[in-house]
Amino acid sequence: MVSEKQKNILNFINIFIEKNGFAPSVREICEGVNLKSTSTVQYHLEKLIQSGLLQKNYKKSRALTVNNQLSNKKIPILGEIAAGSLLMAEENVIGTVNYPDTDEKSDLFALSVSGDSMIDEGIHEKDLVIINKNEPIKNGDIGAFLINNSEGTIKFLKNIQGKQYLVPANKNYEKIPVNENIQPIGKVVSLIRDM
Amino acid sequence: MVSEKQKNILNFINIFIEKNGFAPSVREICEGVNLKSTSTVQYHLEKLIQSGLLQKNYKKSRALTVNNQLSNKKIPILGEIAAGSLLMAEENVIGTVNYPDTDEKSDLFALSVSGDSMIDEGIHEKDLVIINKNEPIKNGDIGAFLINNSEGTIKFLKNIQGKQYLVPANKNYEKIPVNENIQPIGKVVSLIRDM
DNA sequence: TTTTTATTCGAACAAATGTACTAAAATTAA
DNA sequence: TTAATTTTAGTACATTTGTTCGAATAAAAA
Repeated sequence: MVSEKQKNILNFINIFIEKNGFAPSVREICEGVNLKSTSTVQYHLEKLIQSGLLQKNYKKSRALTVNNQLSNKKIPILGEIAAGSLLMAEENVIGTVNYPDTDEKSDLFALSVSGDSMIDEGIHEKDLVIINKNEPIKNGDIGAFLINNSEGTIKFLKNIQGKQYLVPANKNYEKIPVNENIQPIGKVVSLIRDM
Repeated sequence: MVSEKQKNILNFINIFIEKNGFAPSVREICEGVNLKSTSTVQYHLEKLIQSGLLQKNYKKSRALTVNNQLSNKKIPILGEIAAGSLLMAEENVIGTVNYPDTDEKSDLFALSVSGDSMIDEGIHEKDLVIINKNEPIKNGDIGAFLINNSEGTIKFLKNIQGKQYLVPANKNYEKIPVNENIQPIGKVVSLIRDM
């Protein structure tokens, strides 16, 4: 396990690199995390390396690299989902958004929210929702669905009395029973709103 | 201005950093660009610095940074703002979030939203708001403010009958008149919610 | 041509830096 | 409690690394 001190060190390294453009020396880490001995830092660095959170090039100075699994991906933004068209067809991509992705198995895309059916959940028109096609939509999750192979929508998936419904977060809209015309696309995993 | 050899060196540095995650030492540059003497490399590095293409932290090893403006920045996430403490003090940084920033004049940081005073605007507890300290908060904008030098908060800034107020988006909360105890931090420019 | 400027080399030095080793202190487990 | 584990400190050493200085060479300018 990684101790608090080790997380502390990793965080310091991250911030140092972000600020300076290069990694700190062992002694700079000493000062940064309030440790007196370089060997103590070495000890923790070794632990972090064993945990796979850090990499170092032995014998070389400032040769630390943080395993930021937060590889920043460019996620396609899809526009209106035209009837019959393939969801991920290139002609539907209206832009890209940078998004830090932790899981390489995820298959992400973004949709610009239209309508106010989820307004009570704080999801506004023109918000960008990030959808993971490889994450199943469980009961109570917000997911993206394709209705009648034509219209894309964001709704709660809820199990009510043994039946599944797409439930909006807006009292002015009705819930929709899930049937063969409803096709799940993926779970909504994040929301981005520019103001 | 910059000779072929210097472009060559700059290119080598760029590729080295891309490949290894840290900058090459002077001697590694020597080998990389077929130069026998470290002082020759020093000479070229100095030229590149004068041309503004490179930066170095003198006396420190592998402390080269290439000046190419990245669009994607790591934004510090600040935790609770303790009374009297400096806002950007390093000990308050609890993490970082990747955020695509186009404007180099912007000074961004992120705050985790606490409380529900902006719930009607779709800003939930634990949402991450991105704040630009260099963007003024105009009438009608949502901004971050420091109250009594102790508590950070997100509110609308609104001009009502000639006076300025911090206005929550929740009927259960009262608006707060802006006085000397209210210190603007910056405009809320984006919101990120992970689900 | 001569003069100036740019480039390269070699060697040596001082500082920065990673590493190894031992032991003590603190924490946790038994 | 005792024993085991984790964490910290101190010291010393070997390398890596940046830097400096002088001089030679190459290229460009006058």
